[in-house]
Amino acid sequence: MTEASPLTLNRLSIYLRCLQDLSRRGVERISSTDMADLYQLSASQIRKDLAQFGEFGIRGVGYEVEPLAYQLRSILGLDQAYGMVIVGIGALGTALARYPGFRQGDFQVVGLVDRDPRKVGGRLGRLVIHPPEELPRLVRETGARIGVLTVPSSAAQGALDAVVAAGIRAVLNFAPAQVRASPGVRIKAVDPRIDLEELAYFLQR
Amino acid sequence: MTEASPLTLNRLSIYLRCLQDLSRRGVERISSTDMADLYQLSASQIRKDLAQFGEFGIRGVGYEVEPLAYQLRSILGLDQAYGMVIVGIGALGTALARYPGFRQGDFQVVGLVDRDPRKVGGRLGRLVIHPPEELPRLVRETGARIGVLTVPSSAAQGALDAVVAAGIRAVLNFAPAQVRASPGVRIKAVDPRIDLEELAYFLQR
DNA sequence: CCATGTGAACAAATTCACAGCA
DNA sequence: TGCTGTGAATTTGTTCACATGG
Repeated sequence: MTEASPLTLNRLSIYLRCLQDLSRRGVERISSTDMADLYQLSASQIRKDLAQFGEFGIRGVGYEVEPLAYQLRSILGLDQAYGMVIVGIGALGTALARYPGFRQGDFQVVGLVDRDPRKVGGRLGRLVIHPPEELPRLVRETGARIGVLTVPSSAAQGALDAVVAAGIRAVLNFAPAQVRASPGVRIKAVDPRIDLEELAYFLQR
Repeated sequence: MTEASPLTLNRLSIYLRCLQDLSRRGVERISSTDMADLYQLSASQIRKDLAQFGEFGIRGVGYEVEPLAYQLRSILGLDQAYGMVIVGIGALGTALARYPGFRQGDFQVVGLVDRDPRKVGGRLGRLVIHPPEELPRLVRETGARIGVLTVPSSAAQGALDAVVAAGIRAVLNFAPAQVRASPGVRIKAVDPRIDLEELAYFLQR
């Protein structure tokens, strides 16, 4: 096996969702074709994606829902917990820190950072807002492994450099800025504005 | 020209961002290589992407920043305004309705819908929350062209069907659910959880 | 027998390398 | 001269079709 592509990994996440849904609905086994029909996916792609990581199906039968979900969680590394540090406690950072869908499961906000001295020391739920200087200590003490950048674009590169210097190797970047990643640091950009612009393209005739 | 792929279109959005940044910094002309170096992009890809829509560069020189930005806005359809209806006024819907980065520019929230009778009639800024039955009228009167789904997963398909029935043809789906799109309706899923899971994969050794 | 797992065919996207033009 | 625009080469991703095995 060479190296799983983001495309494949993202589909594994989707398959996992579908399996969780099936499990909730009491389904114990499913074939790739049934799953494809049910969730608008491609059957051969499901099989190819899964086969990349092992033989999880039963020929002539299909896949067992719970065991496969377990395998996918294990492949994706979701059998561990991941602490996240949010950098930039503005409107978006606050919303993310409070948003339950972002706290649930194996991802949990464990640290908050803002460079505005007026915000430092403030609380958000059970967490206190720290100044950037404390990032290394914060990361060390909380064991945070993911950085979440919700700073203005102009501050994005600086914030990235700061979390990387503090030992973070995986970053979710909500700032609409093109940042430079040191090798070994994984960055994912989240940018609904780009999605909106794609929709705009298709809406104009 | 056959049909621009989402991949290409999303890069055009990124190029536009970079050009806006260059413009702010007073740069009037830039070559594909300089732009690639500056923003961690691929020079040949910039040229291929742009060439798909016309000849915007000057051979031996490069691209003029402002005129190219204008062209990109025009290609993406950003010379028009787009009204958005948010369906599902929970934590996320409220945050999006309030989020300035989501209100600015050519995309504007013009309608709010929730099926909870206790929320209907409530205000959020200058907008009132409407019941789903009023979607067709709301869409007609506001001219909204984009639907934003911030409902629970279980309600996503119903909400999609409702906005489509009301005349919406482009949807941004924040619900982590696999929805069925009628042909002619464009759907983009926004799902930071999938990005987090990709990061988790790379973090586990 | 029937759905998985997989090589082979196909399609899409990216990179290369250079012809062509300001 | 130097950078764009572009066909050709390469790489990456998807679909097909069938041999394999529970």
